[in-house]
Amino acid sequence: MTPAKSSSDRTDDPGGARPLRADARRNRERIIAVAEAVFAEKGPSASTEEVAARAGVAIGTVFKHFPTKQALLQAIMKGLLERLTEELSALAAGSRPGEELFDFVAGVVEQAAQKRTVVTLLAETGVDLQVAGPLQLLRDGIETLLVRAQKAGTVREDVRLDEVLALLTGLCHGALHAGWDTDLQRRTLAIVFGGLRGQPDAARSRGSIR
Amino acid sequence: MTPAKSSSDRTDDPGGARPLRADARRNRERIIAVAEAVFAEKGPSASTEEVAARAGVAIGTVFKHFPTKQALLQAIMKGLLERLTEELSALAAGSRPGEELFDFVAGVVEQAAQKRTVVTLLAETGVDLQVAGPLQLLRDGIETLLVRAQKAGTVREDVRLDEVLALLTGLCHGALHAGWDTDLQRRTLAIVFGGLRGQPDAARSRGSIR
DNA sequence: TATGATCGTGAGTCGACACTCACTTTGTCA
DNA sequence: TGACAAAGTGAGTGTCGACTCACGATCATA
Repeated sequence: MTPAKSSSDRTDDPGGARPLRADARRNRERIIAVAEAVFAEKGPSASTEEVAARAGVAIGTVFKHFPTKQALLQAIMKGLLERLTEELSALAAGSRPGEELFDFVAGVVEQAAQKRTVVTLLAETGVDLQVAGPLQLLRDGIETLLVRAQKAGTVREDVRLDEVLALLTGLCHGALHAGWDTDLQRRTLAIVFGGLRGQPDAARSRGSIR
Repeated sequence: MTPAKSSSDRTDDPGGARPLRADARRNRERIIAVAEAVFAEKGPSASTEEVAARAGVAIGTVFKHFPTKQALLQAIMKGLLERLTEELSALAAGSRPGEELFDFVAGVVEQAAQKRTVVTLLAETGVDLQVAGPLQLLRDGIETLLVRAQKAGTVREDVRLDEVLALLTGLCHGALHAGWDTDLQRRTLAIVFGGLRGQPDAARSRGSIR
């Protein structure tokens, strides 16, 4: 159960070795794209056969590219994380005072409500492996937005990164499983954002939480 | 007013028909108890065989009592909902102004963090069936607390029940999947509770944007 | 205690799915 | 264009888990 010992890994970009044949590269990309759609629809329990079928390849081809279903899921997740990180960079160049963090959270939750991918993958795929790097990058990006928002006075000074991440994952799971409609989603986010903004009227909220 | 009304359900208390043999009743109860523990540990994907083994009965026995794994899950969920509703009633007789709602949410999230049951069942079990009644009762109870909290000025007037439920489920999922420790849990809840309390005017007047 | 209905039993069936491999097809490069 | 390695193929394998059923064990009642 330790596939990660070959000199270079086949499940990702071919570092410095073989350039990957043209048809292979084409198939690999189609498989990832299709798999993302399938898993977004049915969750990670969707069968590899369905992915293969929709991609128009034999199941063996899928397993040639991704030796394990887990590897396929991780490839998708890695792409997703990278996209989110990009989005983060785009927002970082934003105009408004310190609202970028809210925009980002809203965007991710919105996406989570539509696709199972974000949430379920983040939850059910092991995070231990090669996605750790991209995940850290994402975390860093969010932290940047958080600090900026705090400097702008948009978010309470005492809010920490792990709390933001906790809220983010919670909101995503909620949006996914409970199938929030757009309106409910907006209103729920507003409450949470209010909590992030709110003045350290902490006398009440800190003291008497249970 | 007699609550027993369904024509006949085998998976629950036998309303007016057969009294269920002594050994059968004993086994049924042990199975439910054990199943709750097993599913709390491993989630609903745990096998029925494991439940049977830990309960010290043959797998056939489990299926004799609960014709379907789904039925077993629902029986557990029904019990859980009823317990939560009871807890709600207990809180309703509470002393503090309008804090009961917060106490309840904190309690549920706490439980969710420890056991997979609350969350995963609430999410993955179909809610359509015989749990609908208990679920409605729970919802009503939460609404009572919400209204009371609003009358006491503890929660913003414009917060609606579905938002509270959305936050509750989101927080539960977050607590479960991300494995929040007690401290993070407390801090995250504080933020959300702050959002439920805080006047929107104060938060917005600052920048007056958005 | 006898007797019949209710329960319990667990090997077996069925289907789903991840993964393999011997063989064929195709791209690439001399 | 020929030759070979890389890539594709898909029937087959192994496993796991939900659910069944024919039969034996056990409780409740006369």
